[in-house]
Amino acid sequence: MKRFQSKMQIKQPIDVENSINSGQVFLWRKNKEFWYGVNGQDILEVNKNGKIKSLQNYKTDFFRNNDNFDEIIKSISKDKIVKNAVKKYPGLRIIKQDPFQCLISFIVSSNSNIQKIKTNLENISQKFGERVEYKDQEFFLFPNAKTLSKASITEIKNCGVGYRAKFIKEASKIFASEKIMIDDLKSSDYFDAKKKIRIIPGIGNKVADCILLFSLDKLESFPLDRWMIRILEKYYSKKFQIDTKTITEKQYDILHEKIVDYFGLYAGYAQQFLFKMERENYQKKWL
DNA sequence: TCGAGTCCTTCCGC
DNA sequence: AGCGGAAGGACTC
Repeated sequence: MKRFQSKMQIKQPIDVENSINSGQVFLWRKNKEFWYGVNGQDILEVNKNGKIKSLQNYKTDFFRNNDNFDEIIKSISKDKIVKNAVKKYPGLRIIKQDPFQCLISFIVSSNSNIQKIKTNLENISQKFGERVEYKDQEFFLFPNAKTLSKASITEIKNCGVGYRAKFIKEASKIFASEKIMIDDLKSSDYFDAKKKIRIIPGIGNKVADCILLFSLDKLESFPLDRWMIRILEKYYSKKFQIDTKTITEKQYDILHEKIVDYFGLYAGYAQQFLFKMERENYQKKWL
């Protein structure tokens, strides 16, 4: 019995509420005891324990249950700051989402805020995605790359995305043309995958890191947005000296290297815990 | 109510 | 290479 237990990995519970409300996904809403969300061509229903039912029955490890959390938590717990954040949100997960939806979501997120990103993406889904019914509710699937690539800039602009409309169209074109392929990105290492998606207009350093972390299994990716820079300045100023508020391309790369040196190959998880903690400290709104 | 500042950045042109 | 400015529009104070 004892031997069996020691070999068995203890299944860590999922904190669904906080995982969905941590800036990773946007097309989600709560109805009674369930969360419902659009994930590419699928609609998911999630209960409070993280059990998933879906419209299409696609099998995805949405909450990354296959990750080894004992190892990850141990690996990233380098200091009091991370340890406290982990303690506060023990069931916080990195979400593995539909890559195309993720890519468009974070192009839209650039220089924006959660409320606006959500509205923009809802508009895109409603306008270009297929209407479906699931569990007596109406949803719109996220449009596929081919559909979006054929939309006019004006139509996309009408979703409220402004100057990002042409990026969205171009990104969809590249995605649909198979110049960029998911399987290839997944099997590439972090640097190669990043290089490949950085070709797409609207994808800079930070957006690329979000896409890699939230849909392409690159757990060493550590998106450095305004908030993370602020967090590093506040808690880690001695470890990572940050000279300016708007960091350049080169500074970003150097900083990322230092971060992975420090937090290890699961740095992305550290980022998620820190980000969640600090946004809650400032009582920022989520979905 | 109003206006100014802010916002999970990227791109462009110098 | 490195910088400053612009890009929509909703939200906040």
